[in-house]
Amino acid sequence: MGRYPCCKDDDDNDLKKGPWTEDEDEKLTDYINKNGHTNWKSIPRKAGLKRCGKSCRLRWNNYLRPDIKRGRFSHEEEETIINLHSVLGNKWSRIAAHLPGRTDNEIKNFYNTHLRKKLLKLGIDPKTHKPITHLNSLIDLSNQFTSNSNYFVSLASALRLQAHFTLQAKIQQLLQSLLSSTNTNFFSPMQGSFLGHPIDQAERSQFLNSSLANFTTTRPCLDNTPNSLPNYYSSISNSLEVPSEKFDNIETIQRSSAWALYEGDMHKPRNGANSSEYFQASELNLNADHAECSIPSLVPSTSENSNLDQNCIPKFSELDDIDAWEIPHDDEAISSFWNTIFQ
DNA sequence: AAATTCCGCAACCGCCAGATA
DNA sequence: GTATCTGGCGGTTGCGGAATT
Repeated sequence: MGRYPCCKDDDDNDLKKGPWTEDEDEKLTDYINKNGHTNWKSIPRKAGLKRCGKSCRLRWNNYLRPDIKRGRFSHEEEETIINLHSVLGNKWSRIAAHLPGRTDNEIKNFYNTHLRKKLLKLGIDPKTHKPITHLNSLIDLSNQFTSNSNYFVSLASALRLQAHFTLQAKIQQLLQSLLSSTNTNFFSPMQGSFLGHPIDQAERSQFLNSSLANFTTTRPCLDNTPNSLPNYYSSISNSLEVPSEKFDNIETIQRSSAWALYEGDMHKPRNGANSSEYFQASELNLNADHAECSIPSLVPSTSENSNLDQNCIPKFSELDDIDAWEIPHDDEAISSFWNTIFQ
């Protein structure tokens, strides 16, 4: 025969569940203070409680124990939890062992409700503690950065370069994908044109050889001002908005990406506009109920093509060969297509 | 002001490894 | 050696208060 089962005796039907009352807390505390807790099963009966032994143990360990520290977690405790979680994972009891006065349950709740969100806002996956790589998460991150105070920016100082390069890798990956699949007259460097403008051999060669390779190093650099990163992420991610299931925004992707690639090569747009302004302007134009192209200054002043007649720029109504992108048509395949690009 | 939604947290549930009759 | 319980753990639930509509 083994031991007697817990909470399965004849009184089982009378056992109380739910929140503990002050009276119950007092009875349990009094009993344990006088007798200790060697056998949880017998405690409720001896203490005059209609509770299961397991419930008593939980109540004592998570709430009534005298050495429990209540109140907010300190900054040091937060850091300890995050560091330990990155090593131990969801081993809450082991994490709690390093935080005197804190229970595993309390740490678990705190992590899941506060630290998880905080890590997400920093662009860190709360499970793996690695930078988030899904574009939607990055978009959310950019929104958080844009709307929040400097608090997270200061916390993120060690992480933002990592996130910065992760995002740039995404963009580069996207552009490579676009470059390899595009066959339109909208953006077709392989065929020697950009937005309908011819690109000569030298320019084309320079474009292909350097734009992607240099993209990560020729982007506008982040400085240390608190708003630099939020604005940067906001502008980039907005310009690369993932289209809806129906690809209503496919033009946005095409044009913004084309611009991003071109800008990556040429460093700066004409007229002294910065890249953020350009992305946002482009986005605004594209979201309007436009009938024609409205970003003529994509052609840099340094280019010999800068004097081209703006009327050469194709109208949107002419950009109807989306099929040439080999983009799938059913929802599942569309999802898979973009996941391949963004992950 | 009322209804609804969101959020935090205490408590419960179910599983497992080790203990023990 | 085996059957079964205990204690511990991580995941989940649901209540109550706060925030939002």
